[in-house]
Amino acid sequence: MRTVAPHEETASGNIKATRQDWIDLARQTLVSQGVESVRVLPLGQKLGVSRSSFYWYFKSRQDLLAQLLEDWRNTNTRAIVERAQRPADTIIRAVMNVFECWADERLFDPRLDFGIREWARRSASVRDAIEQADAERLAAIREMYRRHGYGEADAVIRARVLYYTQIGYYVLDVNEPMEARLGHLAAYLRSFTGQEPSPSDVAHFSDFASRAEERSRL
Amino acid sequence: MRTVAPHEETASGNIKATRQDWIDLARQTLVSQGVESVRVLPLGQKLGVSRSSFYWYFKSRQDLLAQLLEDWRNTNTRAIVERAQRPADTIIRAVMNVFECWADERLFDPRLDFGIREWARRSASVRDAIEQADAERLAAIREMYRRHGYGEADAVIRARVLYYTQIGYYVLDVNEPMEARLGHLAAYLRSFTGQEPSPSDVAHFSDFASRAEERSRL
DNA sequence: GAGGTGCTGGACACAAGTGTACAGAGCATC
DNA sequence: GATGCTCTGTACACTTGTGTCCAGCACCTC
Repeated sequence: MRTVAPHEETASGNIKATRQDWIDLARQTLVSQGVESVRVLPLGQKLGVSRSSFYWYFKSRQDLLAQLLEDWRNTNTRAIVERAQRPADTIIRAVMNVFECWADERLFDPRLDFGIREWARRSASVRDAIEQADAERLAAIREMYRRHGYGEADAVIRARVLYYTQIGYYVLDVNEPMEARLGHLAAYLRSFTGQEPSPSDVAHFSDFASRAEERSRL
Repeated sequence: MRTVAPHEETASGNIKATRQDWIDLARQTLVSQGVESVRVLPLGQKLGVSRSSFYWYFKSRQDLLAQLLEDWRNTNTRAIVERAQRPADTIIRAVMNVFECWADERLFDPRLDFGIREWARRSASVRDAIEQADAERLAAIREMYRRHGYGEADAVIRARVLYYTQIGYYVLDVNEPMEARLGHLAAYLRSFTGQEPSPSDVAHFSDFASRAEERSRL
């Protein structure tokens, strides 16, 4: 994940900022500062480039924002739905599959999701997009509970509790080290399933989490 | 709750907009549009008044924003903490006490809370304020679970699940009629306590909710 | 090495916001 | 009814953003 400007090697000849540079910095700004702060002039200043460069690549600021939304559309929801649909022996294991999304930011980028969500408050089209995404995600999790024998009413509510809790976690911007989060794992599983996880369940997830941490260090 | 301008009766003589009018409209804008949209010029236009009126009452835009934060500080957290601390015979009843905050917007204004939260992403001082508020609320709910026999680890996580779920509910801007929410009550209680609510528990809360709805219709 | 292509800088025009200065309108009081 | 206090409108100076135009630099190709 690149955090600053593109000085590793001037991309080619005269080019100081590529289209992707603009998009990357814009997403980063959206995530950390909100849409309102995604402005052409400041972006250009950070990239060390004047605004005309921007208008070479993009028709307008709106054009850039549309690109960001499109990128998000094609990523975040997929990971959750895929994990929720995975076959699992027990509901504990099934919930743990979904947990993988929260444990690995390359599967699901919570801050991007949240940035889009904030944006949605001021744009009807973005609001539509996010409502559809939420509905898809909740439906997938609800079906997961259904497959494991929960009644319809309980499945709906447990899906919400699982998903909303995670949203709340991100909203509050809780930043625990992985160690602490693993320490809470059993209690979360009890809460989300009403069942007692076995030690091997917990161990299984710890494995995944530490592998994920290693991967992200690369 | 006043939604528009102050034309009921020109407050007194020359006065077109009082300090409170500015604050009310500012809060309303913060809630529905975000801090970035709380701007002096547009506010003045909506109040039918020029900006110099604003600068009579407030030193600057920052001054107004500080006032909004102060008002929030003195309200939202109190309701949750008070409900969480109330004595209750069972954990089911205790959780239902906290639910009162979610069922009655005069106890806890979720959209104001969320507006402040969004603001916090761009202001360190606001971030501090909200982190403190979250910590207070969570501690009160955790202690509630502790009093009803939950172990420390479970109490911490159940407090989070309860509180984060509600935050997520507001973030997703779910807008169910009270009837639907009451229909989900038993399932929520099962999820949050791991225990089975009795029919009289459910009936007890329905009473409160319908009374709250009536009050808010006045 | 001439010429096109791709990208950039700088200038221009404009919009929307902030904060300040000051004259003056409307009441309240004396 | 003169005086003073509170509040408001107009005008000004400044800042930060948007989008457009166009000359020109630096490569790549021939």
